[in-house]
Parts: sequence; structure tokens; C-alpha cells
Amino acid sequence: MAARAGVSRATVSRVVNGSATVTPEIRAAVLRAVDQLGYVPNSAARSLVTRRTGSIGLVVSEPPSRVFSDDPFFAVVARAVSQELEGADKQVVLLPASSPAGHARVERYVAGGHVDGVILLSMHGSDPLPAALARTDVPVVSHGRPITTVPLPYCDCDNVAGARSAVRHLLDRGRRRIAAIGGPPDMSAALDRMTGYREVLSGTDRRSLVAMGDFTRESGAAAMRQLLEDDPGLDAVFAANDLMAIGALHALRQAGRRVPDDVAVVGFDDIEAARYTDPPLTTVRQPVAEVARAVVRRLLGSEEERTAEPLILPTELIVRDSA
Amino acid sequence: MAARAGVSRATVSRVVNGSATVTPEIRAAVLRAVDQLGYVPNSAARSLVTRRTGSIGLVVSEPPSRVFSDDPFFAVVARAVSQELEGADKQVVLLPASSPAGHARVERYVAGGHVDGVILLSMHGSDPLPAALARTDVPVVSHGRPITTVPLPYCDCDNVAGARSAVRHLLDRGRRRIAAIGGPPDMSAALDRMTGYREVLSGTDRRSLVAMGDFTRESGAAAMRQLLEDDPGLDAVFAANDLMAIGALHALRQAGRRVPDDVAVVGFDDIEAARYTDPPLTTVRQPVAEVARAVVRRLLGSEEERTAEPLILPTELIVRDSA
DNA sequence: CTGAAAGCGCTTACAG
DNA sequence: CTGAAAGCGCTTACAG
Repeated sequence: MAARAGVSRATVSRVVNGSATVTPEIRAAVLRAVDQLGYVPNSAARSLVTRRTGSIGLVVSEPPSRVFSDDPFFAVVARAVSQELEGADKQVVLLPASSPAGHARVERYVAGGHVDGVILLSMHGSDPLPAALARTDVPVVSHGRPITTVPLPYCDCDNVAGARSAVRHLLDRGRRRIAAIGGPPDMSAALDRMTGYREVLSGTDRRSLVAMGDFTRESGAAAMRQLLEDDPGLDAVFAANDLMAIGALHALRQAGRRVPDDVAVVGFDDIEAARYTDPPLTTVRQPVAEVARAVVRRLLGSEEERTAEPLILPTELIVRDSA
Repeated sequence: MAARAGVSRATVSRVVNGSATVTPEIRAAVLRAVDQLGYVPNSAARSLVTRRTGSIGLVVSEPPSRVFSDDPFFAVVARAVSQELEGADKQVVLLPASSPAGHARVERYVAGGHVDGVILLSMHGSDPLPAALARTDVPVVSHGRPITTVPLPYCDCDNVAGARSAVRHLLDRGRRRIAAIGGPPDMSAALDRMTGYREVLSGTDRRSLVAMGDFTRESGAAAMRQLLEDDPGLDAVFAANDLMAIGALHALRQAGRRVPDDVAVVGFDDIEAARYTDPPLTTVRQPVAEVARAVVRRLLGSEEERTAEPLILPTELIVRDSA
């Protein structure tokens, strides 16, 4: 390659890496040779000396059922991250970490210098990975507030405020018995949304009534049946995510309750499917892609940017027909 | 590291890589040192000499709207691939290739030796990437039959037979005017499903009636409205995927048609959402994850395995209430 | 079974 | 502005 262009390897390297200090003629000659030979620098050799890999790890620590099923969350994040990374010419490598074995693999992988940074996705409270990763000198940013003892940079949406707006809306519509379907209690998003629900109700004379789900449709349907049994008189339900709200809609229909006439339903996320339920779902829109992009920017930014205050993006209540 | 264990670097390498020719005592000493020092081999240095990277590229050549929206297809594939790769201790790196710029990046990335193999996802007929990649000496296997001039190893499900079973079912239920909603005409899955539809109808005295969509819910709803306008007397519709079937259900409801009483609907894919529509959707189940796993096995297998006859997995008709 | 040495393909001070 | 040389951290024939 260097021979073909009649220059040294060093000069080829400089041209390929866009160094300014190269004579135009030489640069042209090198570029021509690169083109003719289809030369592409070997990435491993380059990484070895630059100590950078051009890859960012996306750690998905979630039981397959949720992240990889019908919830568009993972896909939306993966896409936004890839896209935002394009400008920096970096790729995302998927790091599944749902099992202890997966955790060990991810740790080894990161420690082995395979990635320039790590994005944590939907971590659970019990997860030992954040702490382990924080000990590495690889930058880590979490998508969503992690429940950890170690402080960790993160971006998130305002789950508490979002839930508040949903419950207030129900109150404004004159609903009196507002139940809730909660998510996994070891995830901050689920926790925060329940906090918002309780906060609003505690300001009134209404009692709270909660059934737990795990963010899946099926669990939403089961929780709804439970709720109906516990309090047949309920006239509204706030589900901590849309998938569970869809399950609730299903259970309500089977129980012969009309929505929103008998029972009003509000979800959280505003996934695409929310527009196609019957009736269309009133829900809290969460800017998943924007949070993901913010995470990437922090990850790529300086140490100071990363350790700055967590970025919390606002949510928006989307009123459709279910409430 | 080598000093700590009192052995040479070569021996450390042998122990770490599990070479059999190491004395138990020495192996133990090295392992102890590895543990104490938290030693992890540098991946770039290793790749440089072994010429392997431990990464597989997942090329997603799809407009964001589809793959990354609500269609669980991408997530299911990503998960199955990651999982199947775990045994081989390889990771998947996401390679978005929806734009020409994306294509160029992917080509460069693969040519740069970043990956040991490439999986192509839902390629479109016009896509130049398969041919470009086939020229590399990196193994390539496609998930889904690619529409290319160059022969390319692939695995798929039997889309034609699946569509046939759907349309036959409609016929068996006594439906007389069976319309269809097709997918993107440059994708083999869409093409093959329409072929199945036409094959069955051509064996009868029924005429075919087709409206085109692009695999999204919205396009399914639009196509359904079109069909209703073209032939108000239709009593069944076969949609080339579930998302479009869901859109069709929506349009039908808005048009005041009852499902299945007035119009029967059958989809294709059997995504999770199909069980939660009103009424639950009759559809053709497609083994997406199994195809993905088969793709990985071929990719990891020998040259002969890869170039063997394409593996075509069967589909299954799932009868629910919509038809 | 183990070690000394070469070499993987780059980048980057260091001279000139 | 360009080249010779060192060096990144491993693995792997090759001796012994």
C-alpha cells in the first residue's frame, strides 16, 4: 500500500487519519492508491495503539420477556443510540446481561477494553453490574435512574410528574375511585410512577388501590381482574405502562365494563399501539429516543458533563378516548 | 502479570486460552495471579494476531419507521441472535444501513475486519449491500430470502405456504370475496405472501383484490379503506403482516363493519399484539427466533454448511376470533 | 512442558 | 512536511 503510493507507512496513516500536515500532491497520490487497492486500515492494529475501539456497549439487563418482546422500548433506544453514535463514527454492541453468567461476560468484555463506553438500560435495583462497571475506567451512563448505592450518571424522563398529570386528569374528569397497576418494584420507572399516583391521591380524600404487574400485557390483564375483584366500584385505573394498560382494557372488556363510560384508563409511554386500541388510549408520552440521545451525548462528552446533574426530560399527557 | 506468576508471557497466554499443555501447578499459579491482578487480555492485541474479533455484525437495512417502531421483529431477532451467539462467546454489533451513507459505513466496517461474520436483516431488493458484502471474505448469511442477483446463504420461513394456509382457511369458512393487503414489493416476505394468496385464489373462480401497504399499522388502515371503496361487498381480508391487520381492524371498526361477522381478517406473524386485538386476531405464526438461530448456526458453521440449501422453516395457522 | 523471539498492522513521538 | 523506528499487547511457531 505504502509502496504503491511511493510513500512511507507513516504518511499513509496520516492521510487516512486526516492529518493536516501532508502536501496536497502526496495526499492525492495516497488517496488514489487507497482507492485502487481498496485499502481499509485494520481495526485491531489501530485500536491497539490508539486505545480506542469505536464501539459503545449497550447493556440490556432485562428478562427477555419484557425488553425483547412487544415493548418497543428496546428497539427505540437501540435505534436512537445508533443514530446519535453515527456522528462520532461509533457502533453499538449489544450486551445482554439478564443472567449472572451474562453479567460476568459483560464485565469481562468491558474490562477487556472492547468498548469506549457503556450505556446501561433499564437496570433493576438488585443489579450488581452498575457498581462493577463503575470501578472500571470506562465511562458509564444509564438510561433511566438506576437504583444503586454507587452514584451513576444518568438521563431519564420525569416519571413522577408524568404519573401526577395522569392521575390529575382522571380527577379532573370526575373519577372517584382511581386504582393503579404498578410495575416491577425494583425498577425506578415503576417506583416513580407509583409515587406520582400516590402523591396526587394523598392530596385528596381518595384512597389508593394498587395491584402489581411486571410491565407486560398479560400482567396488566391479571392486575385488572384483581382490582375489579377488590373494588368492583372503581371507575378509573392508571397503569404504569401502556402494555399493562392494553391488558387492562382487555380484562375490562371481558368483564363487560365499558371504557371510558364505566372505567377510565390511562397508560404511560405512548407507544404506537396506544393509538390503535379500542378505544384509543389516553396516556403519558415519554421521550424515550430523546433520553437515549442525551445519554449518548453525555457518554461522549467530558468527565464534567457526565457527572453533572442528571438530565430529566418532561413528559406530556396525550388525551385520547379511554379517559 | 507474567512476573507475578513467575512465568513467561507465553505461558500466561496458554493458560488463559486453555491450552492443554500446561503443568497443573503452573496453571494454578497463573490463575491465582490472574485473579489477584484482575488481569483481562487486551482484545485488540489478541485480535491483531488471531485475526478474529469475537463480533458478528447485524445489518439492519430498514427505514427506521418499520424495524424500529412497534414491530417486534427486530427485537426478537436481536435477542435470538445474541442468545445463540453466547455459546460461541461472540457479541452482536448493530449495523444500521438504511441510508447510502450507512451502507458505505457498513462496508468499510466489515472490510476493516471488525467482525467475523455478518447477518443481513430484511434486505430490500434494491439493496446493493449484499453484493458488496459477498465480495468480502467475511461470511454472510441473510435472515429472510434476499432479492439479489448474487447467490447468498439464507434461512427463512415458508411465506408462500403460510399465506396459502391463511387464504384456504378463509375459503373453508365460506368467504367469497377475499381481498389482500400486500407489503413492500421489494421485500421477499411481502412478495411470497402475495404469491401464496394468488395461488390459492387462482385455483378457484374468485378474483383477487389487492391494496398495497408497507407493513405499518397506518398503511394497513389506509389499504383497508381503499379496499372497502373498491369493493364494498368484500367479506374477508388477508393482510401480509399483523401490524397491517391491526390497522385493517381499526379501519373496519370505523367503517362500521363487524369482525368477523361482516368481514373476516387474517394476519401474518403472530406477534404478541395479535392476542390482544378485539377480536383476537387469526394469523399465521412465523418462527422468527428459530430462523434467527438457524442463521447464526450457519454463519458459525463451515463453508459447506453455509452454502447448503437454504433452510426454510414451516409456519402455523393460529385460529382466533377474527376469522 | 516452557521460554525467547518474531510478528500481527497500525500510530506517533522523534529526527531531519 | 516526511520517514525510520519504536511500541501497542498479545499469540504462536520454534527450540530446547
